[in-house]
Amino acid sequence: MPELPEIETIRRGLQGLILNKKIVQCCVLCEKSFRGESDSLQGREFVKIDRKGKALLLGLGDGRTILGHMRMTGQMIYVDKDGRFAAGHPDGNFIAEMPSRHTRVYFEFEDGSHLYFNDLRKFGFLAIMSEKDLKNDKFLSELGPEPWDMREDDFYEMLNRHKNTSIKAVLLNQKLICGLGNIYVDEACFKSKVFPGRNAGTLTRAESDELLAAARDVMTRAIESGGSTMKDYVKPDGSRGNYLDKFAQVFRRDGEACTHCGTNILKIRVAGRGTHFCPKCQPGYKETK
DNA sequence: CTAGGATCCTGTCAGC
DNA sequence: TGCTGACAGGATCCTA
Repeated sequence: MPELPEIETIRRGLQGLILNKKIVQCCVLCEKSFRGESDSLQGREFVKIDRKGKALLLGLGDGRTILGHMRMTGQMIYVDKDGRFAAGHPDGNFIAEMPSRHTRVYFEFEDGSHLYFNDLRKFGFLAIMSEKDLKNDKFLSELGPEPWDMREDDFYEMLNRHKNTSIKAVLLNQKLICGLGNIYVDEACFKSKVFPGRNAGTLTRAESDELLAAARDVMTRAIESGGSTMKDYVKPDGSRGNYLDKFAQVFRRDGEACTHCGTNILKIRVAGRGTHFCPKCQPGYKETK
């Protein structure tokens, strides 16, 4: 679930909340969700927070780093006496009592505040890594560039290197380009008017450039609007909002009218994932029965 | 090398 | 109401 914009939102949010606070304790409620010796974190503190694609990197002062990945349903929730900051997979946990039944790990800081790692499906994890672990990590070292760090030439070349693979599969492959997930792939394809089921090699140079620009744009706007955070989830009147409503043109809008041409948005399966698109704005879909 | 499917988990929702 | 299957904002492993 959480894609690059959500992780960046977590990074920015936590940066102003947990840095340089002594960790009193780290409680692991689900063994599967944590790798490393949690007791060794006592007395330590986080000194910096980085992000690489969808991976969160919490730097400890002693050279070690906690690598975090939210996968499908992970979220980070910080609570102190003044309130809370919640970002990641948007659901009822954003406003639930902490720890909740989906809390897998939590940290208590010396000022009495807490940081909770929640993860309904338990696909995500936090892992204590030494400098060497981090350097040798397969997932991190194989990550492709983020859309902003990729030149138009390289993006186009990448598409042609995987010309018989669907656009969707290429954009979801973190080894080729990192940060995009199911939402932003669909949104970027809609914005650039490319049907995600087309083979990568069929894009013209102009379409390739537009697709890259669209990927950058949809994610930039999502970051600027705060990704999926509690502030978007809880509306001013206290009711629950849907942060997708703010910018999603196609994602989970199947059956609704395309904002551009009014045609019904369709949902099909591409590269094993639910895929939303406008059949008129993004031509190329051949119905098979 | 690629593509497709199963898998890890828990929960929700549609359909009967 | 209760059951069943499909599906889910990710990534990996296996097979063909």
